[in-house]
Amino acid sequence: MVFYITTPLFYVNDLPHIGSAYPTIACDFFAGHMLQRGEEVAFLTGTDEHGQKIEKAAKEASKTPIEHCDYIADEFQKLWEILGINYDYFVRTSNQEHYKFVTEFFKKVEANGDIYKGKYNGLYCSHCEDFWLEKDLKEDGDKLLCPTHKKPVEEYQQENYFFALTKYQDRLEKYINDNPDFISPDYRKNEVMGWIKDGLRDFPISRANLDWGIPIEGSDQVTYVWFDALLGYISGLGTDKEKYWNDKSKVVHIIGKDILRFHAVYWPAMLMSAGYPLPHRVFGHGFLTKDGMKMGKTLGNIIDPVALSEKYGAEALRFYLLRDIVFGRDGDYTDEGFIERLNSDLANNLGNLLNRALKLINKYNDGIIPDLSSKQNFDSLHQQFIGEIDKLNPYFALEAVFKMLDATNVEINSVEPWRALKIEASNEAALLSLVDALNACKVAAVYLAPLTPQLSKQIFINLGIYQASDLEKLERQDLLQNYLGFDQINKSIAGIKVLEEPVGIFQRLEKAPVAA
RNA sequence: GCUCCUGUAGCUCAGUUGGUUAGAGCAGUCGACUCAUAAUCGAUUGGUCAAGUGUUCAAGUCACUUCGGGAGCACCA
Repeated sequence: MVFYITTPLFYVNDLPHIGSAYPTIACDFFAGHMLQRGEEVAFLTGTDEHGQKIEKAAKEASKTPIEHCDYIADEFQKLWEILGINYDYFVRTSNQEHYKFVTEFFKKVEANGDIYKGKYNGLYCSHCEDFWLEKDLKEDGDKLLCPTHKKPVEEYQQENYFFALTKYQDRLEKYINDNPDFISPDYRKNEVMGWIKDGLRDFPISRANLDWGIPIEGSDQVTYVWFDALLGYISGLGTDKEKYWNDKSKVVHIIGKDILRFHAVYWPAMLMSAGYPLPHRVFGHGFLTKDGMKMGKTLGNIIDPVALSEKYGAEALRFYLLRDIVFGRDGDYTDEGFIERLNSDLANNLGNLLNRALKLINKYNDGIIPDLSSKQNFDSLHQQFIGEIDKLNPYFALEAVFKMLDATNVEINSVEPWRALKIEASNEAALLSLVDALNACKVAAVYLAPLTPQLSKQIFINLGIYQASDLEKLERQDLLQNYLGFDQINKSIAGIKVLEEPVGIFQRLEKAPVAA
């Protein structure tokens, strides 16, 4: 099967932050997992670069819009490098290919009779440079005031191109009902159904008085930023559009909950109008808070992905975000929680288990993994893991892996091989408990490989399955399919000589992470 | 204001279509072990399941009411 996975296209009004890193890490994990399953995967991320806000941000930085965008887009790519994101495509909505595609798309929608000129009436605050709805404004006698600036708003009329969204209300509702997985989590699907039930309205897809956008032929207007941004998911594929955006491939959009409406309502309607296949899944993830509070520059409580990566490694951050937070719900970051999670799972549960078993094998069996038949069976774990990933629940998928490791720790403690082997170095039950422990670590390493590749590699190296040099400079797909693939799960490790001096796969964290 | 969701141990949450003494993880306490990255394992403390009324042989599980918490309400990336 062909999977096409996308992050949101990040708006370049600001430098990348943890909120952009979160879905991108999740996508990277999903994409890698699908590679392990032997699927064909395309993974796209990119930047959304048009609109008034960008024009303004550029002006404030004394740059042209494109200069500003070049700079921010570059910063995004740098962050993805630091975080080890293996995207296949990086789309920028300012590039020529995109302009061409949007223009063609616009024409298709127009030819289908879904674009018309209409008047947009708005209440405009010149201080916000934005429109307000009457119900959100404060009343002051007979005047309406902007709630942030407390200044009167002006009535403003603009002739815009509108998209006939209302025409698609029924088809949209049907599509969502016929494809129960289209919008998830289910509580967000309820929201969308509520919106549709309340009735949709046509929306303007053009802007006047704005230069930084894609020109609409035969007019002096440019496209509304969302009308163009969403199309980046297709235009960004370049010459691979038909290969990944077709009736058979599975298109998965991972987005933030704030932009659900655009992806779950506008986007499918636009695609229907232009005659394109619809995506299969739109997943709206939650937001991160810090110490229970919304993050913000003014509060100064920012989680800095670069600082965390520099101090603890990108893999620690990658693991933490997907393991500690239920994907879809809001998650709260605390320094204590971060350290606790990593220590508990990676250092204690997994790392320590591997280490103790390796030491015993070295001490009592010359480092050779004995050939003993085991009752271990990972079938149900495998089903569970895959099932949870299919539901885009990395939290529960990872939980299953660590429950398996918990059980392995229980088992080795009940057998007490250190005691039995001291009496009789060939005690089979004792040796078997060690083989099972090592094998469990190997299996965990396989499932974690798309998320924490270095850690997984080191487990395999410690086990003696590979030399460090075997795993250098491998392409990701090669690594995940041919070295750390699912066929490793049931492959015997009997007879392998483990590393004499095991390398710690994850050192316990002692101090509080860097403050923002 | 309207719509929807939610209120279970100190914290985070499970509790299937209502069915026996309400569960897990973490934290706390006590203990075991000593192979191991002061890790691991066991035991244990702790809840009138927000409150009330009702339906029922039986309600954490359904209905209603009150109180508390959250989300959404369109051009927001």
